[in-house]
Amino acid sequence: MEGYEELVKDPIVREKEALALWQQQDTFAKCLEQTKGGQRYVFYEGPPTANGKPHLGHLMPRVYKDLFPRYKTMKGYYVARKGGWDTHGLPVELEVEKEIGVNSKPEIEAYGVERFVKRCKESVWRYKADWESMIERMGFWMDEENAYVTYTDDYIESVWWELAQMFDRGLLYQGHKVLPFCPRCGTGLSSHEVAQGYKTVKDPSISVRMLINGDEECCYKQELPGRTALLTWTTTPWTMPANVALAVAPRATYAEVEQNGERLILAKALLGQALEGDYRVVRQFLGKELVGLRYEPPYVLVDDATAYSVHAAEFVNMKEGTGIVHIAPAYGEDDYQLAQEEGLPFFHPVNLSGEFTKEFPLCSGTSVKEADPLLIDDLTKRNLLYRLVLYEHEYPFCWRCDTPLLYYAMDSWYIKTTAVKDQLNTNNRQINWYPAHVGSGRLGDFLANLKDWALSRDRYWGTPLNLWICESCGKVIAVASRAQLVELAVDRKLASTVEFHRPYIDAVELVCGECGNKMRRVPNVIDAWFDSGSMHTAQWHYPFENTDEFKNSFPADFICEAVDQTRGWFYTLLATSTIIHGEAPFRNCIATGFGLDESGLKMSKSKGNVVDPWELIDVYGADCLRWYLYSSSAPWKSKRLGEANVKEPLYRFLDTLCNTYNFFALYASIDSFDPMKHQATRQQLNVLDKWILSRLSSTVNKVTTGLDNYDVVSATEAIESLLEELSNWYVRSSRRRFWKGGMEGDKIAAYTTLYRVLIDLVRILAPFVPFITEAIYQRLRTMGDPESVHLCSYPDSEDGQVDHDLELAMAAARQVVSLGHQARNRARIKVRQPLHRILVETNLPLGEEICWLIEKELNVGTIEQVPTVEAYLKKTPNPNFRTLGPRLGAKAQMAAAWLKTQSPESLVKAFDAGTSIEAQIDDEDVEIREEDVSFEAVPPKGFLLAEEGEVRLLVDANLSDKLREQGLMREIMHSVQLLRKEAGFAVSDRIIVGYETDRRLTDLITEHRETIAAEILAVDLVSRLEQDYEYTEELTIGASTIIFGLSRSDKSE
RNA sequence: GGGUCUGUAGCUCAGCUGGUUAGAGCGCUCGCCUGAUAAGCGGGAGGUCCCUGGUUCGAGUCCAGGCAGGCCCA
Repeated sequence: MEGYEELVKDPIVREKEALALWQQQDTFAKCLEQTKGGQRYVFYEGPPTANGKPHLGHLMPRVYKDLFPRYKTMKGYYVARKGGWDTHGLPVELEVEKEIGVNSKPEIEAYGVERFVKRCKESVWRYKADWESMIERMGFWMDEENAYVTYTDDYIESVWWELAQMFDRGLLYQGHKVLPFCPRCGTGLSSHEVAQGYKTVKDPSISVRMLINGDEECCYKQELPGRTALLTWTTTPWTMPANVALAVAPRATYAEVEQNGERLILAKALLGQALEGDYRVVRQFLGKELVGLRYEPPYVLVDDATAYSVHAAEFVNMKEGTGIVHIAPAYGEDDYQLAQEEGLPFFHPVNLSGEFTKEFPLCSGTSVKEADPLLIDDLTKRNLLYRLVLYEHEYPFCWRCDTPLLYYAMDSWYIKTTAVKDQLNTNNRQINWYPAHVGSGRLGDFLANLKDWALSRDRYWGTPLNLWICESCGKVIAVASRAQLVELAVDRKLASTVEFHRPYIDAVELVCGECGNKMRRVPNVIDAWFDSGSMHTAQWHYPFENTDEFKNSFPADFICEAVDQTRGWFYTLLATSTIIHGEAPFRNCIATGFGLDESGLKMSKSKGNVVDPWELIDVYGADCLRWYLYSSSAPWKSKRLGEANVKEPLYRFLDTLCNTYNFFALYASIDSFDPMKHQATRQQLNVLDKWILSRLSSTVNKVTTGLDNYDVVSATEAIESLLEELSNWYVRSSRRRFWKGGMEGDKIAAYTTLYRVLIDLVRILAPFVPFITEAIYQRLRTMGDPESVHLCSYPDSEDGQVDHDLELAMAAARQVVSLGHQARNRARIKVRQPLHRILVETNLPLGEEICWLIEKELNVGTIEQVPTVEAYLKKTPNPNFRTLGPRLGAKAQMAAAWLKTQSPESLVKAFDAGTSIEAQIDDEDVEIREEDVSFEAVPPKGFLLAEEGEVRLLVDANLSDKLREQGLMREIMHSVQLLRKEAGFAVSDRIIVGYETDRRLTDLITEHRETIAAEILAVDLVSRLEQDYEYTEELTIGASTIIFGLSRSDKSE
């Protein structure tokens, strides 16, 4: 064996080496190959969009998406990890619009849909290289070669197959619903999209008079001549022209008020906030009395007998406005609903670009927001405007282009998800959510109030909706496959080769099975969320091929994305799978929090606080970033990704691991330790060996249990503890064993143990920090071991033995050492000064070996374990003024003085017997109770007491002359060592030392000349200063002054 | 407005089914060690456990109501 190569501290160097190794040996492929026959552990990749750069926040789910597959692979499972890319949708179109400098659908049409779509297809790969290099550099293993791509014809065909099933089961229907609509993008937005863009804005809110026309059909009677007005309120003045009705809460109280000679009706509860100035309530009545009342709208755009009257509606609230809601069916969901129920007319004075049409000449051609002031002006002139107030509220904006959305009744295709609501809920409950509240709360809440899925989009780049409508008889069919398309096509040749995208697919006409006439495709594409939500099926091009692959990979065992995917991908996967396959498509789901910037704000492109991951990866390395994310807090917590936080594990954790290995490497190389040749028997192991091996086993248990329950943090905590104990206790206390000459039993035991722990630790850690573990493994592995740590099996908790008693005893020992240091610290006695003995009170038997460790660590002669140190302590009674004060008042001080005069023993005895004590104080009998006294344990002179938990320590700090002498010796040696360092000598330099000091020190040094010289590597040590030394310094040691002169000897090694 | 999560030391976070004196790491500070040495170790100081009520012998923990922040949804 040539020895163990040192591991460099620079994470970048060792990570690059590991990457090269994996590439050269094709390690990932070997992992898959090796586990091919194993049980499946199915992971689904939530496809990223490669038309945006990856940023640091993207790593949050990624690290877990890599951890569990790696862990399960080492556990022997076959984990395929097929990659995927989400490629359709509005974001892609918007990028292209920006590139080609257009801003609207007509402009796209003018540019040419084919050219546009081609650019979209290119655009989706814009940052693919960035994604791939980040994925590779972070050590995320993913099968990118076989990644699914949502825009391919195969993928689309599978999606079509799903949609056709839905259609055939009556779950796909055309509706007319009010959608949040972006006039700029020209498309309705799905609920998950709208959610992204709420902002607080100030809009004009107006109260408008609606004059009452007649009261024939209504309970309400006008009592006075002159017209009374219903006061209505809206934050969208532009919807006024579309008014067709008013709504009131039937059971709420309304009031008629008089103000400045006019009469107004509004909800009683809102009088105060809706009215300006003084008013007088004329009378009160319930809302239902107003129902049926006819009024004069500000703009009459429709001639319909049903229009312009008052209706009852449950949605009318008493929190804002006037309690009389203006109804514009085309521009509000509630409004539309009411119009449907009451058979009200429905019309659009606004077109899809958000501009008024000729139907409303006052504002024709004006966009709705610009029309607001015109309308307000007009209403004011006509004395219909009661009040105008700027109103602050949340309003949705387009999440991509920031245009204010309009609620707009549109034709749209829907999936009737409400039909499978119960099943969705049932399936949701089958999933283990991490954290649980994502499933029960966030998604559960959404499912409880489920609405149908608005599927269609009036756009260009997306999976085309596979519905064809007969031009003459109106029959609709959903095409389920290319084969069916060809079969039904007018031009079969075209159908057999056509690309399934607009505009190509638009050219395919079918023959109607009913009437034989032409069928044309509906112009829509579908919500891209349906694409990604179908990956459980479409990634395999199922059912057209890969039937086995599909069956073996459904459902997934594990998925993981950020929590914003709850109503995104998590929901769409669940919805499509529930409809198509009847069950939940995944069993375990981790929803991660977000990446925050240094000040705790969410990282997002729009805020411009996105941290480039490379800034951190290139400095601190992938392992460091990974470990930070795993160990800092639970996956679902948001994390600050500032440099100061992220870099911490490098020094705390990874460097310790590196140091520990390097310690091993240094000595194992010197001694030519060979794990194949040198093997310790169980008998040769000392207490430290047995202990650390036990700790190793219990760590394996904890980590395995943790990971099996998707509890990453407790796994990392267990590992961090093990490493801390390995480095700061096992190695620290074992150093002498490695320094010895030769290669006898104990030394072999130490090497064997440290080797075993290191190599197992590296296997435990491999899924977390794949780079450093590979580097160490490569330096440790022997012939016959797998060629990569990632091809190893995961350490098995069955293999080792856990000795709980030993672990407890060692923990107590460490506590004793800590207490010993504490006591020395308080008494200002350096560790260098040997002490006579320590008495230890603990209920754990420590044993000889462990006591020896403590003696060495604390530099004491003996450790005596005693059942209790009580016998050595003196108890001093302290008065408790809290009880004495209130009871005795001014005599409390005298009672306290009296207490001091009493023997503690007699007090204790009395209290133990349960009696109180009579004291004569100020000529009066006073009762002293147990609660009046607290006892302080005081160690005898020269002893130090330290205690924590169950452990008490009594340190005998009395120094004999001999101990003092030994202390001085250590002091002298220490001083010279320091001087060596100050002088800049190498550790191995031999030196010549001269000194000058008083008689006492001179005698001491002379007496121990040999020992001292050996320790400080001095070839000569004389009690005079003669020549010119390289380094001279005067020091104070104890009560003496000493001048040292140091020079390197020529005979240095 | 509704749902949900979070609020514990200067920073990042643990605190299980309510139970001694609320913990860890980093930072700070004092010190130690010196054959892992541009390493290592120990001690200490830092807390109104967001606030207010309530339940209880006992509340960081349970309940109610606030406040602040995040996310999701209206």
